[in-house]
Amino acid sequence: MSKLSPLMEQYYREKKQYPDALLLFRVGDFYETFAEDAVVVARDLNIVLTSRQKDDEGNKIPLAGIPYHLAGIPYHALDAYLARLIRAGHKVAICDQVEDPKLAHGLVKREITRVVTPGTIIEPAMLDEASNNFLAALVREEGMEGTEKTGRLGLALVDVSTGEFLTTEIDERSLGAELAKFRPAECIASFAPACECSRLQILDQAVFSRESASDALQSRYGEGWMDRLNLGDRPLSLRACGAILSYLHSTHFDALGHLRDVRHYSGSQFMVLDDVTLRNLEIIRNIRDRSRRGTLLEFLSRTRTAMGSRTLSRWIQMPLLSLDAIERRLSAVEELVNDPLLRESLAEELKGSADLERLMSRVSCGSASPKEMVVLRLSLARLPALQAILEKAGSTYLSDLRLRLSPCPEVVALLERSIADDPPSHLREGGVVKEGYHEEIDQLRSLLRDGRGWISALESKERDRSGIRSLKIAYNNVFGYYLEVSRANLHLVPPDYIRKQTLANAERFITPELKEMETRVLSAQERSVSLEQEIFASVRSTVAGYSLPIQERAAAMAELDVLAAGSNGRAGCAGSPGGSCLRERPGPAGVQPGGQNLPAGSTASRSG
DNA sequence: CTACACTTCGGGAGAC
DNA sequence: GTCTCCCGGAGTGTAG
Repeated sequence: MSKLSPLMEQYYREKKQYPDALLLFRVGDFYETFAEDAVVVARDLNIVLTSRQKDDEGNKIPLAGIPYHLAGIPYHALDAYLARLIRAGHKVAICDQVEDPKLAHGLVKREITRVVTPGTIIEPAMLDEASNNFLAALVREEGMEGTEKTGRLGLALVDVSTGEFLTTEIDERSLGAELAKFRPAECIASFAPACECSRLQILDQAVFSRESASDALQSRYGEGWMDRLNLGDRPLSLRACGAILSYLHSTHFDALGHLRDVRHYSGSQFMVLDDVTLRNLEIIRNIRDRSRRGTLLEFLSRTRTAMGSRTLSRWIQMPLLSLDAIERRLSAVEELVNDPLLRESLAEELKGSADLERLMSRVSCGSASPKEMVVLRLSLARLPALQAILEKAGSTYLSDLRLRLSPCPEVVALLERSIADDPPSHLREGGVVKEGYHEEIDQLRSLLRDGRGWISALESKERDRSGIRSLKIAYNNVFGYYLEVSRANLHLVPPDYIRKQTLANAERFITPELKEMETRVLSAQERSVSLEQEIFASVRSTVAGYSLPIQERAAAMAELDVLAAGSNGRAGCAGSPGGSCLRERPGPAGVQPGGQNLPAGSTASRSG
C-alpha cells in the first residue's frame, strides 16, 4: 500500500480538524493546498494546478496512487487570495510554521493558527468600510423544537472588526426583521431558522448550553461577568453570547481584548423597520441591484469617516422612539446648523481621520502594520483639536461628546517616540523603530553605518589602486557585496580579485576583506531586524491595552461625524434657513413601540 | 550518505 | 521605459 510522506501525514492530521475548510498549508515561502483542496483553489483563484511527479511525456501524475495535486501562493500575497476565497464562499484554515526552521529537527512543526470565515475577518481589504460585518448566533428556547414559530430567541451579534457586541431576546417571528437590520455575514444557530440566513451553520447543541456559554463568558470577561454584563435574567441572550465566543475560540480568534462589553438592545427602543419596509423604501439598498445607489442612506451620506458612515447606517435603520433621545440629537444638529463655523471646523478635523475602531481591532489581534500604527497616532492626535472646537458647544449632546473625546496622551507619546514617521509597510527589512528609542538598535545602526562607510571608502581606495575610474561596489541578494568592473577595464583588474560573475558588459569580483566586512554588516542587519520586530510587537501590545478607551473615543467621533454630516445636509437644503424645519415632527407618528408588523407567514422566501 | 533538481506566484534584477 | 528569467524555502525524489 502507498505510504504518505511525513509532510503529507502532518497535512492530513491538520486537515481532519477542519474538514469543511480549505487548508492553506505553509511550506517555506508558500501557502500550499493539496489534493482535492488544490483542485478547488486552482479553479477559484485561477492559479496553476500542478503535481510533484510527471510521467515520461511531462504529464502530471498522481503520486503513489494518491491524488497529489498541489497549488500554492507566496506567503506575502496571502491577503489578496484569502479575500477571493472568502468572497467565493469558502471557509479557510491557515496552517503556519510554528517553529524556526533553522532550529527544527526534521520536519518543521506546523499548527492551524486561524480559521477565516466571512464573520471573523479583520483585513481591511476584505471589509466594506461603510458597513459592519456581523457574526450572529441564534438560540431557541427549549421545548420549542416543534414546527410552530412562536418561540423566544436569543440573538447575539459580534463584529470582531470593530469590537461591537450586541444582544437581544426576541420572538421568533421577528427574526427576519432583526436579520434584515444587521445583515450578518455569517450565522451560527442551534436550530434551523425559518427565514433567510446567510452562511448559516447549525452547530452542536452543547455549544449553546448554559454551562458552555458561562465558561466562555467567564474566560473573556472574568469573575463577576454575569452582573457586569447584565445577563443574569436573560438566559437566551447569555447562551447566544456564550456560543458566539465559543465559536470565535474554535476559529482561533482568541485575541479579543478589543471586544467591548455586551450591549443589550430591545425592539421597543427603536422603530421597527422590517425587511420588507427596508427594501421597499430603499433605505440602505435599492430594489434594482441592491447597491446603495439612490437610497436614503446615500442621500444622507455626508460623513467624513468610515466609523461615521457605519453609525449613520445604524441610525437610519434603527430610528429612535424616545422623545428625549430624539430631542437630544436634534438639539445638537440644530446647534450645528446654526453655527456654520463650528460645523465646518468639525468636518475639517474629522476629514481623513482613520477608522479607529477597525485599526484597534488589528492592533489587538497583533496584525496592525507599522504604517497602521502611524495612522493610529495621527488620528488620536486630532482629539485635542476636536475637543477645543467643541469647547463652545452648548447642546448637551455635543458637550457630552467633548468629554468623551478626551485625548490619550500616553498612547500618542509612546507611538511618537517609538515608531518612525514614515515606516515601511512590513517588518521584513527594519527601519520601523525610531532613532533614540532603543539603545541597542541605535548601536546596531551606527555599526551598520560604519560598515557601509567602510565599504564606500574601500570603493575609492580600490579605484585609486587599480586606476579603474568606473569601478564600483554594489550589493545584491545572490552575491552579497561585489566589485564591478566594466569590460573595457578588465585588463586593469588587480590579481587578488576573485571573479564571481560575468555580465554582458562587466565582470564582478570579490576580495576576502570585502567579504569579511559583509559578514559583519549582514549579521548586524539580521540582529537589528529581529530586534525591531520584538520592539514593534511589544509597542503594539502595549497600545492594545488601551483598546477599550480608544474604541470609546472612536464611537464618539463616529457620532460627532454623523451629527456634523446631518447638519451639513440640512444647511444645504434649499428653503430651510436655520433649523426650524427640524422640529416640525419630533417623533414619527403612528408607531407602536415594539410593534411587530411582520406577519409570521411573510418572512423572506427560502429555498429547499 | 550527499548533491541537486523540482514546485506554485510575485517581484526584483538584468537585458535591451 | 518593457520583457524575461530566476529566486524565495521547505520538502520530496532521484542520481551518483
